Amino acid sequence: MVYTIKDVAKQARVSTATVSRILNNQPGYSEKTKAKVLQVIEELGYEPNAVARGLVKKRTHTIGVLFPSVSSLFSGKLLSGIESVTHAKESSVIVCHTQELGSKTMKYLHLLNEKRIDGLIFASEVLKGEYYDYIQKMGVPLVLLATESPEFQVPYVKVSDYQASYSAARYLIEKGHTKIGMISGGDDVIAGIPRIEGFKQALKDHALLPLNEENIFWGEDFGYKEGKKNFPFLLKRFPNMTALFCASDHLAMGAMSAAVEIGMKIPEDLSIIGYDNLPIAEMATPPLTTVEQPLEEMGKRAAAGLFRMLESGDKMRAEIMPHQIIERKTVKHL
Amino acid sequence: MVYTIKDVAKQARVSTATVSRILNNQPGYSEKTKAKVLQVIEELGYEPNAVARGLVKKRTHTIGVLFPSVSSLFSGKLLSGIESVTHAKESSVIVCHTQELGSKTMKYLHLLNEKRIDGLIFASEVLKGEYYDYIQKMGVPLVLLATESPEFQVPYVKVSDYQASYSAARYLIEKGHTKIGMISGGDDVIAGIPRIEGFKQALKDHALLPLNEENIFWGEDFGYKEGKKNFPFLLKRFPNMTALFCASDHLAMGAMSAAVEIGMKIPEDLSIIGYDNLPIAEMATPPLTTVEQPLEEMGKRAAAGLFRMLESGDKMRAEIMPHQIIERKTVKHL
DNA sequence: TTGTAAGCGTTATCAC
DNA sequence: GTGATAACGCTTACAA
Repeated sequence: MVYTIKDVAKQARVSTATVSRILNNQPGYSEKTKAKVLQVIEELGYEPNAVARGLVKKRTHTIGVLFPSVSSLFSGKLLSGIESVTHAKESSVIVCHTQELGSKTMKYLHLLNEKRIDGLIFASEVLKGEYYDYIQKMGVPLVLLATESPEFQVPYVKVSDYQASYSAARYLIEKGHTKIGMISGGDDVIAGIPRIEGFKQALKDHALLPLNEENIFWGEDFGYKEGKKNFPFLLKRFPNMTALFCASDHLAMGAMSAAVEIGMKIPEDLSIIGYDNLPIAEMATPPLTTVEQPLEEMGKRAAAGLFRMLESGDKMRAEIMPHQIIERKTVKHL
Repeated sequence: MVYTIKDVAKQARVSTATVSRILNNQPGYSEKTKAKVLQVIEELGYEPNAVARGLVKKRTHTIGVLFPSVSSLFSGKLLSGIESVTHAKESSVIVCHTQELGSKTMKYLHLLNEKRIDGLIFASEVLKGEYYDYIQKMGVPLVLLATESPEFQVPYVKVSDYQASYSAARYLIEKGHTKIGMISGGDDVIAGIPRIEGFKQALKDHALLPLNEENIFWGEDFGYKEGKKNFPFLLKRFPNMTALFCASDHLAMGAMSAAVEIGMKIPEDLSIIGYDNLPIAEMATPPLTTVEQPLEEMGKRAAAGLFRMLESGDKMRAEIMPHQIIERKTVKHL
């Protein structure tokens, strides 16, 4: 049996209005009736119906999160950050992993709109005009996480891909490397291009840039298989390479695997640095040196920003999170 | 501007009842009015309010999923299976990762109850009496995922830990190993004990069991660090071990790392087999041989079972999923 | 084929 | 302090 506010009211011999006031601790009742009502609530095990409440308050205490499923390792950390602040706000999160890169995004957006979520976090996927327009119509606050929008002015939380890649390359240079290759994860404007540009700029600033970019292999995506597949091609093009920057940890793991398979030793024959600092980086053999994105913290910031917009109504500003190099065992000082 | 069914009705010059009928394609209107209404809906961009609908239908088209956050790699796969069938049912999933092993479980249960979720998937954590009682009161169908309950009769979806571990051990034996060690992940009744028992039984059936179980190291949890920390202890106790079964892939990764650090070669000096087949297993160097739990499929089954209970009302039966050995590179044939 | 109106479980605006 | 009662946006008898 699940009770309603009416049951409580009846049993406590007061009106539903009074019960409601007590539940929402608003003024307007004596201590005595409060005690009585609370007691009845306790007895019945009454819990308010958030659906009804949501209907009148026009606030569901639910936010939506849209992820591309491209890496559950990646989204797991972001999600746990989001969850932790969302739960602290007595709210819950509906997750939507859009399967094959955005194919179902519009469908999920509709679902979330019908559910009247309070706000939306859009993670690590590019915000198409179609999405943006629809979200505007939904009229809920939006924050981008681990992505940004050149086209629309939307608050976001991410590290600077450009700077982080610059740091990675510079780190390698500081370790004495001059023949540095890169495996990139694609040519998207958000993460793909800036990581390449940051890398190139670092080399250029140290007068190391090859003329024809033979040291950069443009892959299709950021996955393990891509890294494994492409490493040999890069090596063929750039055989005297002593260090390698991979645009993701997955890519790095793949490259490492390919390298080991042809008998190379990491880091003796080749230094490798990744990007992300996923849990796997620590577990690799040897443990992977990488540039960290503080994913969990980023999730927290995004959610915190969303709730701020929700509560105070003012716009959230973009937040560039600090990145840092996590030194482990895959880079050798020449 | 977000429109209601009244706006549509007014604009189309019909009653809200008619609009509702059309929306839920129930009988009772001419083709002409239908066309008219649909057109208005299109024009206004009207989308029904699922909150209001949920209030009257007592069905929110939302299910809750409770995870222990102990491994996002693990829950990621389960979640994507759950999501895929849930979304196909036009429903959504609210996720709750209970932080430090169940500390917040009751709190989340209350949250989910207030939200009036239609059903609950309880993943890979032990179902305490307190939880069970409360869920009974909630009155929603429950299915256990990657866990089971000896105490209460609740449908569950999981592999047989006992059999899977037996298989792992037998696999090692078939590869010619006789000195086989194990690092376990704890002594819980669900996953801890059965994996140990299955392992022991396989050895016993092949007359390999040492007298004092010096070949089994009982760890605290299933994590990477635990594997790394405990491997040396096991090795000391059981120095002539040629093969090792780890009760999770994380444990295996940790053990491998520890082994490599003291100069051992995998699989030349030591064969290792894991348990789970997480994404990391494939990415390990060398790639980890392991016994697979079909996590994504398990998630699908659990959700499918839940919806069956929801729709037809009948009880779901427990489903033991098949496990299989994924042969990669960490086990050597002696 | 269509409309009226009650009800879902709350909150909020009035009165008293 | 407290209680009617009208919303909130929908569905669903019951009438017409």
